[in-house]
Amino acid sequence: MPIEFPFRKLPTRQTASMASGYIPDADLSRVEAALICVRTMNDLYQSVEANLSRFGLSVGRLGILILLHNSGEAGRTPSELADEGGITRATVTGLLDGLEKEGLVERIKHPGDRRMLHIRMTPKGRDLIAAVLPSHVQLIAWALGSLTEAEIQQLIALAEKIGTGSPPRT
Amino acid sequence: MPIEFPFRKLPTRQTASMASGYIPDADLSRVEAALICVRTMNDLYQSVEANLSRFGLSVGRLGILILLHNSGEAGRTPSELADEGGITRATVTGLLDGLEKEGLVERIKHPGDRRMLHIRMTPKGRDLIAAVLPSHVQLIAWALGSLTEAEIQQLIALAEKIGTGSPPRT
DNA sequence: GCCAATTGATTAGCCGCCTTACAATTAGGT
DNA sequence: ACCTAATTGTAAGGCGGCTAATCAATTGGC
Repeated sequence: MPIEFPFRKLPTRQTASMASGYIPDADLSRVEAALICVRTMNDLYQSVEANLSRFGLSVGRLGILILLHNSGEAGRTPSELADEGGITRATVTGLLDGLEKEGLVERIKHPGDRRMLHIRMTPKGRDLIAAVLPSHVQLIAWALGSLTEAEIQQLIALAEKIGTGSPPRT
Repeated sequence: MPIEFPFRKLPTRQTASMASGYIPDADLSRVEAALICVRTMNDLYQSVEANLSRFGLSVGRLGILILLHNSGEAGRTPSELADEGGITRATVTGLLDGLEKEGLVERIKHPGDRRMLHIRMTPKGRDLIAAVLPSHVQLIAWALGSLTEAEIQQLIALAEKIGTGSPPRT
């Protein structure tokens, strides 16, 4: 009774055989679907990473730049970037280190509160994001290019229906 | 014209406004769908990681154990584990280091070819995998629990239709 | 006013993934 | 037989996530 490798690109077609005896039959297809989806999204994610690396960026770094882009002249504090980006403050610190080293971003002392910083994009940062975005969104759109508009709407509906409440305490 | 943060848990509903001007209108919904899917799968992945960590495992480590489980008594070489798992050999080395340190796995000299190793699960490893799997698959099945059987089949069909050929050289 | 609690950012350390480089070994062509 | 080429596993180094701990600065309760 082979068990399918979790969350990897793999033979994958006989996932049905996964965990026989561990799971009610009705749930087998759920697990199979989850594995296929995670693998597909992982592949897409890696394509995106590869594309961004040509510009010296990563998904995380691009995320920071986009958040700053959306902030206009005001900039953002690292905490805001963390909250809006759904990552920890420590991670933001690391990403900002990289971005600042490449001159894409600058840390500016907050006048009112000496604990805070203001992060602002440099002109170089703005140039880079303008250069990257077309390629970035084109790649993403291409990946889903084989889906019709109706299928895309289906996919969105299904993805949104997948719950992420509190998991069972098994 | 705010641009949506790429691949993160976020406000997300007005993704439609992403990259206006960078992308033909027909592709906007594709990008939106990709963002939602990646985010959903990322959330699921993190739930899985959190669950596995209760057993001292990670997705990568569990993957190795499952591959070994499926190999029966024969075991696998690190190269085979890398190929079948879709990860690099260097990564396998790291995962094996961790698994071996916890006594879940052992490296055995290959008799015929002194370059190779045979990796085998220890009894402790077999016990652990038996303890982890029910919880693991239950969590995954639970995550998709709100989908009907028909929807699951739809989802599988859509995920498999998403292309992963060679991306456009933009 | 002052001490305690909170907040902002950083550091250190772990993990898993990657790439690149390398030593040891084996396989193959001539 | 030998020399080259390919293969195996590992090491080193980078990256980006995380948690936990730390430190400075600010705020609030009394």
